[in-house]
Amino acid sequence: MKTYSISEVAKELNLTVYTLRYYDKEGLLPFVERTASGTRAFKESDIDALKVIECLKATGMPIKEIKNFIDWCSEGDSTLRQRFDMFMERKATVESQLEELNKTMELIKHKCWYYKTALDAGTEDIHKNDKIEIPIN
Amino acid sequence: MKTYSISEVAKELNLTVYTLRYYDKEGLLPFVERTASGTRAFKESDIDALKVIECLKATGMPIKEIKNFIDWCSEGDSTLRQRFDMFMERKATVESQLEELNKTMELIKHKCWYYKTALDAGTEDIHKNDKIEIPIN
DNA sequence: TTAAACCTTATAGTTAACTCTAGGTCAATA
DNA sequence: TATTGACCTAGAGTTAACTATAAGGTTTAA
Repeated sequence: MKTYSISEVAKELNLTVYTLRYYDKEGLLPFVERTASGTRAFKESDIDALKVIECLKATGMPIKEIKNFIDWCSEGDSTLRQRFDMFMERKATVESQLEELNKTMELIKHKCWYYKTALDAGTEDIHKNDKIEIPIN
Repeated sequence: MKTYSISEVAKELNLTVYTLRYYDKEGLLPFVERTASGTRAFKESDIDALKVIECLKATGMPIKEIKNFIDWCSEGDSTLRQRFDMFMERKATVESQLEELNKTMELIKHKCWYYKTALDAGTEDIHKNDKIEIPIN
């Protein structure tokens, strides 16, 4: 079965070898096997697991919580409920992050318009008596 | 004209007084005036500016770059181009963040389904010979 | 007039997530 | 066989963004 070195995995996932070793040290990669001389040999499935770790990180989950999930995975079927609940909670988190980011986008677009018109007029004074059109909250 | 104390502003914007003083120290709030005894007196327009600062923070912009923007604001119409360009760049950033977060959501949803079916079956083995349906990249 | 509840500054401490260094092992090649 | 380069660990250093503490000033209500 083909395996990959730490630098190959780092390149593939746009991480550094430092980061991967750090993840391992934090207990995120207990499944990665070693050669006789101690070198990490990543399997295809390990790379898939790392993609899930990166996904959880992208939701803002701290590494210590990701470790809990990894531990549950090692414990087998008895933790299926926890893992299901965790992903449902992540789903809710990402939903509200998307909502927040869309609100942010609205204000940014407003500012793009504001500065485009000001730039065309040569001065910001053109907006001197604007009413507030986009309440932020 | 009505003004607000630092703790009133903190409450309104869901920040701490520590954070607001930190922002001030970092040069993000040069427009906030003081009473004779040195206490900060926030105007309505200062709160609006803070909302813009929070918006930029929500796009992942570091405080030092937000400071550049604040400095440009103080310099007047000669910096309109920079400010316009900055918001256009932020728009592109948020667009790709939204894209990324939507991809993340897809994987999370897949995992919700994966664990729901496993939970119903009582074992993860039900997915033993699944093909990969959602390539992450 | 004094105590509580604010405010101030300067400075130190915290936390997460890396990021790097030092000192060493190992396998392949000139 | 000597050297190059990729790997290893332990532990130190970095950075951003807070977060807290100490020591003191001001305002307000009893």
